Amino acid sequence: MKQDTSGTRPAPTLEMVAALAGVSRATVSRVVNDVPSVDEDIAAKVRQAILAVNYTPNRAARSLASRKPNSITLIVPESTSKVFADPFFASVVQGVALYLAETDYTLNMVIASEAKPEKTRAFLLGGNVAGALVVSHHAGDRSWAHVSDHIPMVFAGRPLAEGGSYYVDVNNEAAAEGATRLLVKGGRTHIATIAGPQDMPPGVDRITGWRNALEASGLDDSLVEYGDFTLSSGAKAMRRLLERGKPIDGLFVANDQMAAGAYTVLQERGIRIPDDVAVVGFDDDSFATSVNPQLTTVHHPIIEMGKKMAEILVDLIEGKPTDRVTRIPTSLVIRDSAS
Amino acid sequence: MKQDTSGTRPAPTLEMVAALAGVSRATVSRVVNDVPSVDEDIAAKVRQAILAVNYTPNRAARSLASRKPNSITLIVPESTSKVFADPFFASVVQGVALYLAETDYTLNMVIASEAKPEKTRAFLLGGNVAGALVVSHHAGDRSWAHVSDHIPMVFAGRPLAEGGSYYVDVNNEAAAEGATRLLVKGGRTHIATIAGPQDMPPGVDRITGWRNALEASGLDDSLVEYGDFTLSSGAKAMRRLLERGKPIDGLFVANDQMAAGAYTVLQERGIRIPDDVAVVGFDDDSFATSVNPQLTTVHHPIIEMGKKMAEILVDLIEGKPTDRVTRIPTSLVIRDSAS
DNA sequence: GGACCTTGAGAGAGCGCTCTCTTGACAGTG
DNA sequence: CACTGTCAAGAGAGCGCTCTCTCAAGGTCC
Repeated sequence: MKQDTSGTRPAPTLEMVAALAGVSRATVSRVVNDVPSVDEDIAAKVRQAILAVNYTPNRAARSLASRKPNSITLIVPESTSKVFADPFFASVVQGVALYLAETDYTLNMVIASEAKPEKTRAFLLGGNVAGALVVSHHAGDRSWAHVSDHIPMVFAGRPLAEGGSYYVDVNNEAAAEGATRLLVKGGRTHIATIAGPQDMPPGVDRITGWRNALEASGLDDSLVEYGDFTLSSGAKAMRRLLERGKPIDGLFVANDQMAAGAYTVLQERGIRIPDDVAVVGFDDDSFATSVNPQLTTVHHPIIEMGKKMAEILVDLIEGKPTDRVTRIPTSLVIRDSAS
Repeated sequence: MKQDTSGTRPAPTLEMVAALAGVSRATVSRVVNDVPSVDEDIAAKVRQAILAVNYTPNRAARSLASRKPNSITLIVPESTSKVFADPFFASVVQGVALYLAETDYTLNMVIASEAKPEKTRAFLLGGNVAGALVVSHHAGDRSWAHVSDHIPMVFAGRPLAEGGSYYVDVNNEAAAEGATRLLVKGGRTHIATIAGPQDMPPGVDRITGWRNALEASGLDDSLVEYGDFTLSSGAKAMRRLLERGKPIDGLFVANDQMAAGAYTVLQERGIRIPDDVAVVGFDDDSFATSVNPQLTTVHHPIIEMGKKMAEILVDLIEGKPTDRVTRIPTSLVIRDSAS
């Protein structure tokens, strides 16, 4: 284990493999790239030589010669990166990385500095990147419009202002409606919601779903308070909800973290879950199972989203026809807070 | 905003800039790379041409010609990636990305599949990567030994079996000792701990620090229960601690999440924090401020760790002499649960 | 048996850079 | 004034690949 880092002997090249196998460079290249028109005997010999010298193609040379970049960039706006405490980002990355591992693309990451956006832009437009993925809490930021004219881009989540960009999302509205319907089916008639910020698409879509379910059943939809997706904001919203003095027997919360906040308030007042108030959350993150009773919630398949984003981007890069909008199905996870 | 992706005109090259500025390719290259021996008038003309055509160097060509890779890989073992719910990973990435943004290196990420480790290995050793960073919960995995013979590597956290690898860590032991000392100074004499798993370095170092502080003050160090860093394990450990029936007036918990778990148990039994039991946590993550009363804890500068890891790796790549072990200083954040 | 394909492999020209080497201009020296 | 030294800029050879072209060897067909 040592610093011979400098003395490292150079990596084997195509040329070396070719010499060893007694064929031309071109033939080795064909074998490496699975071009069918190679005699199987020769191909076998080449493969053996590749193994013998432990050859790995040089990506830089490949990219240069083929005139196409082989890396995909994941962009995280600086402001989003500050909210890193939420596991969303990490899971998306995981999904993306998992998918790309099976392709020839390499995943690289940049934090887009809001201070000097041109830097990121130059990097993306410099011909070094085959496509980009954007994970932002302010999805669909118009600021990428110019970039997406030049390289394919896929966004995580529906942009607030839909502008024709490709994106992958869950159907927040339908999922929220389903979650609320569970409450209705459970016989709850005074169903409140703690909604998310209305400047984020999930915030608006989830409250819309809640409202749809109530309207369909002719129930009151005035019991709304807003939070900002944080635990403490959930607690505060719950407090405001209770202060209204109206009866509440069901609660749909726009994310699990706020639900956990609501729990603390409910429990400190001796309100039983689910007996007095049945609660349904959204996301199915670690908060859902760390509270007591465990939270019934909508499973948000974030890793799948990452995979799908990567898949779509690769299709786009390779010119395959692709739908602009992809919705990953969600599912309701029934635990103890509502059933 | 459209699919002219294919029809995209090629990116400007050095050659084009040279032609426009009326100099040779070599001179433009010098200007781009800040080689001092260029006449300032000429350099200015070149810079202007660069701006005019909006030139960005092609990284692949650069890497090829200079015979050195310009990307740094962040490796996340698959098993770690499953624990993605914890914000550690995301923050390290953030730190790394922030540092590398100021350099010429590009950050790429791989999830090391445990099923086929050769794939990752081949990628790393194929000459495509200048160095690697490993973020693992089982730090210092021996499996990287072979790789680190060939390319520089830096690990996050002290490896369990120290083997001469470079790593960045906080001084868990000293920090835990300091945290416990706060409790002692506060007049607490029956100080328990909820420790982490003893097969992870932070787990063992933090309990050692706690023990050191107690020994120095001649206090009882038998009040120990173990958790696995999750919220529910913290609650369970707290329960076991209380069941011992011995008095407890101070508590050091090896991470904030377990402390939050301990809170629930303490509070359901009507034990007041900090009046009856003063609590100090570790990490200063989102749990610390989302509990009530807010948690006094050790600030774990994860982003700084990421930055430092990247810095050290770059130094290593560039052959600068570097210390094997780097410890980032921690600080005690006094909030309401102990002071 | 010659014209015409087909098929498989080699030759060789780049891809956009870096970097060594060379050249040319000019100043300083005896 | 020829000679050397210095320094800035150009020439040009690659880096490790891909990919088009070319060519040789064998069919096939009339």
